[in-house]
Amino acid sequence: MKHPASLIEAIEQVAPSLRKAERRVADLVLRDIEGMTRISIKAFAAQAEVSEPTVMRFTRRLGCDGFSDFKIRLAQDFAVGRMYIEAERKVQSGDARTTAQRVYQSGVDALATTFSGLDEMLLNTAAATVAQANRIVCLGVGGSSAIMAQEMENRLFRFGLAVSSSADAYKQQMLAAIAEKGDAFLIFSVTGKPQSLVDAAEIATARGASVIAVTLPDSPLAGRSTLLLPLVVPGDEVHFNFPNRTRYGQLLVIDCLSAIVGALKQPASARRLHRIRTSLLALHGHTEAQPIGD
Amino acid sequence: MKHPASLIEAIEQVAPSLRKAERRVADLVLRDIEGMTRISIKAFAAQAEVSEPTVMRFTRRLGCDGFSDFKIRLAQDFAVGRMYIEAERKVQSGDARTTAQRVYQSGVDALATTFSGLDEMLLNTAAATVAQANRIVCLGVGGSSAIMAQEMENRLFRFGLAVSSSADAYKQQMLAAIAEKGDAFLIFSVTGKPQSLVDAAEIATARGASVIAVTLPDSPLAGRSTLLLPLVVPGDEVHFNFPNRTRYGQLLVIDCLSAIVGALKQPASARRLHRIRTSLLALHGHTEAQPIGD
DNA sequence: AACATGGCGTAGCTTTGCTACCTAATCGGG
DNA sequence: CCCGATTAGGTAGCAAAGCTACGCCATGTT
Repeated sequence: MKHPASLIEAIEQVAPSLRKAERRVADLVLRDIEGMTRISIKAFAAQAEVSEPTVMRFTRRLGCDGFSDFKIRLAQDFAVGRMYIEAERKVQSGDARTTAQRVYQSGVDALATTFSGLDEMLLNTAAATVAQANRIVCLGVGGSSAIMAQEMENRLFRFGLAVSSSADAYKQQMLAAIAEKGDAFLIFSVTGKPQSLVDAAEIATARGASVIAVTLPDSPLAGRSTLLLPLVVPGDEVHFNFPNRTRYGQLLVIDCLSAIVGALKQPASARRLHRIRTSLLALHGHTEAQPIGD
Repeated sequence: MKHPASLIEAIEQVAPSLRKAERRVADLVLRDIEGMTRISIKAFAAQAEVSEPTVMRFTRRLGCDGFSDFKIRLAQDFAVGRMYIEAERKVQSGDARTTAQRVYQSGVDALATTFSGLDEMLLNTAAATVAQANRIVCLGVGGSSAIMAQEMENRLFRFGLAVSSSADAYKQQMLAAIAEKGDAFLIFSVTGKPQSLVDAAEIATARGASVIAVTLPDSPLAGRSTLLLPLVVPGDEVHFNFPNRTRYGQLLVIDCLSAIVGALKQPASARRLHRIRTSLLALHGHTEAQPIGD
């Protein structure tokens, strides 16, 4: 059983498998989450045209202790979600705060959210998988995630790993098609929906490769991966023209992964970096030291 | 009387003006906010060694409808604050800091440092220059900065701007060589030293283009630009194998720039985004809605 | 068609949250 | 310094909320 990030998601997840009575309960909850936080079980049962025990059973099914507990948790989920919505609203109606302040706040929020959602064990497992892989493939599509895949490649190649990245849907299928046991796929997606990534994950998994997905839990991509690094930054799907704060979260995950992989590869990676540096120096032979990477 | 942002703040604010009984209530609440969300008024009153009505009066004083309402609101406040507190707690728990904690802290620090070094006026000027430019060229080399240049391109093209990016040293020279007045160059470099960027900046400037450099002040590149957005994240040069935290700073600058440019381009950019979306949908014609960008 | 299974509701019990009312402390003025 | 007024705090009782045990009815099975 997967672990949904929030109660609301959990409800959406179980809703299809419910009988009519409980289904009505679920529908009513989702229709007015805020209203839920004030109502009593009796009034709510009446409104949903079911009996109180049905509501009780519904809450139990979601892992709550009872109706009170359900109300509290729902209220908390709602409050967290609202915070982001408010933040977005403020951002749009550019009020007193400067753009820089708002963007900064978004970034800090995204980092905090992502960090508090990180599971050190999962990260270590993922890093170990990557460090031991024969080949590593980083995938992403659609601007942001494609660039993050590149960034991941950029980090990993410094450790002497056989890594490549692609944002090309067709090449992604090809890469998946030649995957073998011992290969690792690192797939980045904010939504977890792009078809080419879902397909690639499915093919690669079927061929025995490790598929590590950095994406939204319960998404199609998440379901096709062998290891999921969940990435949820709420309230980000709506605005296409405003900076996608999830990027900070992705960057955090990438940093963590590459740091751990780097540690696993020590001290070999240090030597390799030195070689890269000297080779770069030899190449353009400037008297002034050129930076390694930038 | 200020309007406290949260119930918790409100409690801290009124606490001094309370009599002993209610003071005990306030203290107990602040000591264990999470515990509050589960406990009953009876149990809580006993724990605080006061009577139930005292607790009731306390909640009323804070503008709540009663104990239930108080519990809900407190739970919501707690949920919002928890993610920050979790992050802080994880980070502060001293010596046993994990890699993820260090990376997170680095990111937050980098954002804070960059933000405090931002000059809103410079940002606005830069954004205006970009928004009005005939052509925009984003440049960067060496992994990280190259990817950031791409990211900048990715943001700007959505606003319907004529933007391109390159990480190819020779192409950079060529792009600079055909620069004209009215063109804008956005050049990213952590060190400000890469020769191809310095050269490109010099050529483009000489040809009358605007050259906006996001880089280290007093560096060769900074000296050749017409507008410098200084980016300093101290203590980053040392570890080659450890994530380069300056990236968070670069991302922040990119976000700010694109946010301001987007605002300048409203509402045309919204329409354009809609077009991108519909064209994408037409392209792969999936029944399931595919995300725009990812 | 008889039986078993599980979904749902009825009825009743316990606890909770709340109010009305009472007592004890505090304070100011004669 | 004492007495009334005022306010802090507690007691007791009650309506409603949350919860549980049990039983009926609609499915599906043999």
